[in-house]
Amino acid sequence: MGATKSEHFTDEQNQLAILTKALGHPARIAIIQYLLKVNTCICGDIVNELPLSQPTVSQHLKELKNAGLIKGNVEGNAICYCINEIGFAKIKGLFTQVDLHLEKTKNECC
Amino acid sequence: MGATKSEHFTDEQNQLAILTKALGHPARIAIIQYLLKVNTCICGDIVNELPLSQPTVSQHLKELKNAGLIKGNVEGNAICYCINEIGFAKIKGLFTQVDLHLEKTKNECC
DNA sequence: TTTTTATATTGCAATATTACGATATATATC
DNA sequence: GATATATATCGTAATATTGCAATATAAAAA
Repeated sequence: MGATKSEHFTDEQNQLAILTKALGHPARIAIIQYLLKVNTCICGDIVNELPLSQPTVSQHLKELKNAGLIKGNVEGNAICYCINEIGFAKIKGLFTQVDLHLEKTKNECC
Repeated sequence: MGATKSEHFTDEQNQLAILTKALGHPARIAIIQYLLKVNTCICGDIVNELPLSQPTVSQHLKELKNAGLIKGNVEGNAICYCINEIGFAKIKGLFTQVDLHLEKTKNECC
């Protein structure tokens, strides 16, 4: 074994897992934070910001893009990456539910 | 290779990655959603809710607990699991920043 | 104390992820 | 066209994750 049994879960569960899994690496968190910091599209200096090789960074960018957390547009011979709000909006739903739950229960159990 | 180079990233980045990675599996999303749904501590029926064996579910629960997303208290010979607000609060910070960013930029780039 | 019930741990096989050197591709500039 | 620059892909080694059967542990009930 070793393969996730995604066919046994709902589409929503698989979607949320894909999104959160894509965030689940410090390099990819760093990429998102960098995109937030520069507050505008950046066109290729992410490699210089990270302690990883160019192919590795490219791979992380691809994963974030596939998951729907960033967008990448060709801009000359560089590429402009930026936050994809759609992906983040989907995750946000889960956190809203957590907040509602905590308000309701005040987490008085454990 | 194959090991994440966590020593090259900040503590905050590693912490966020640990939290989001723990959410990055449909079974663990399903566990969180179930805890939200029952709206109270559950004491062992998670195994019956999931299409996975008892050892596998136990492992997923352990990962969520280690990451700080759920708490587990012994309750007789069963165990009471529930949401750990601290873990969720930490992730929430990232999403707040994303929201602020999107408000400021209106994401007019890509 | 024995048995039952609930959960955790161990061991292992299958698969996935991470990382990077080498190389390919694609656009810009000369 | 030739060259430079930016990014992606391939190939591959090291490591991590997923899943479960078997087994261990620990508390409750008999």
